[in-house]
Amino acid sequence: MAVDREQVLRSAAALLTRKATATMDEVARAAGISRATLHRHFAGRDALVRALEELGIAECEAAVDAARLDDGPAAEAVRRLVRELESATGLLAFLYTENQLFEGEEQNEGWARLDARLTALFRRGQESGEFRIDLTPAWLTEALYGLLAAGAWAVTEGRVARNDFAHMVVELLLGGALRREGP
Amino acid sequence: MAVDREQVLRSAAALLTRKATATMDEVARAAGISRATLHRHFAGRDALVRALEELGIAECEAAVDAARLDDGPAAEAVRRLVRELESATGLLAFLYTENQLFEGEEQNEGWARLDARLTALFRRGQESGEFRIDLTPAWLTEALYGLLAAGAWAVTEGRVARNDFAHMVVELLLGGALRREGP
DNA sequence: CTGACGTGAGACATCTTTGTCTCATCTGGG
DNA sequence: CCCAGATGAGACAAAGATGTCTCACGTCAG
Repeated sequence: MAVDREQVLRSAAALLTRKATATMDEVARAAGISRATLHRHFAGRDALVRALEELGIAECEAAVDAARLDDGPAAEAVRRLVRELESATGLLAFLYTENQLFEGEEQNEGWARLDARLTALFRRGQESGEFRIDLTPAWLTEALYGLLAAGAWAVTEGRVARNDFAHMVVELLLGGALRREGP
Repeated sequence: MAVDREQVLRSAAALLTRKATATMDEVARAAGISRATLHRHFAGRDALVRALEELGIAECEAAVDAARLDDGPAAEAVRRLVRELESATGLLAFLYTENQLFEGEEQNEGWARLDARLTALFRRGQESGEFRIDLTPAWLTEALYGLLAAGAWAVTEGRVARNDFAHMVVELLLGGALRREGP
């Protein structure tokens, strides 16, 4: 039976998110295939990570598309975005920590595209008066990634309920820890 | 001349924060010593990471002490805390991503102590009415770690000015991205 | 039925990293 | 000055991961 490339990538992402140093053999076993077959589909560890990166970028872009970032209030767009991104957070958390590994090499342009779209959303919110202007769009974008990763990790560690993930991330990102004075 | 253990640990932290997979040889060269000497001071890679963990915990506990978390408004205590933690964020960011590696093994009890102190601070803020109650203290603690790591990474990548680090982290954590309606 | 195709299992050489050891060199205190 | 202690450089084997290959087996289409 032909191997399901998508399913292999998903189980690899799940394993590598928990243990970033997992060997090719462990990845193969986690996917329920042999190391030889894994190698037939992905030339090496690098190729596997690159494929995961492509998958992660594709999922994020799909989430960004589905969230319709240009529609309605920016805050609502952020809420839709986090909800859409939720299923990709495991993979995203892994790639977020893995990015630092590609030191000298150029990073995938997909990240730049995503950054641009997210940054534009936060800038739109600032220009509409919804978001404060002392936090730069670039930082808000970074913070979103960081909170998604922290949230994913907290969920796997059992410190946050899976159902609360989106609420915890979105509410902290938008509203912060302080109680609102106004209505 | 006897090796300065502290200085070795600091340069190791700086390198490993950028490249988590650096070899012992790279760590040694970064510290300006030979691999043999590095090995005389740290039995192996594990021992090195453990020593970095001890250093990170010690720095965090010192910062927590200096921030006097029990004094005055909880929000002000958080501001002091982030300011005090700023110098340790590089090391903290590395340890934050490295923690996932100690899968089966027990993790250093120092983290549990720190978690307890930070969680207590957020709980105090909730009980005093400063902080909202729909974000759990455990999540706020995780989010603080995540934002510190994201901020440290954003600074090294040049996306955030080093001088803005504490402001960006604290303001997002406490106030969020939305503009305040009230005064 | 039969053959092509993909897979699993394992062998194998290679490469990298690691941990240990030896020896020459340097430095600082007595 | 002289020696003890620490360091640097390099050799070395062991361990682990990787990439490649072969061969047997199962499956599916023709």
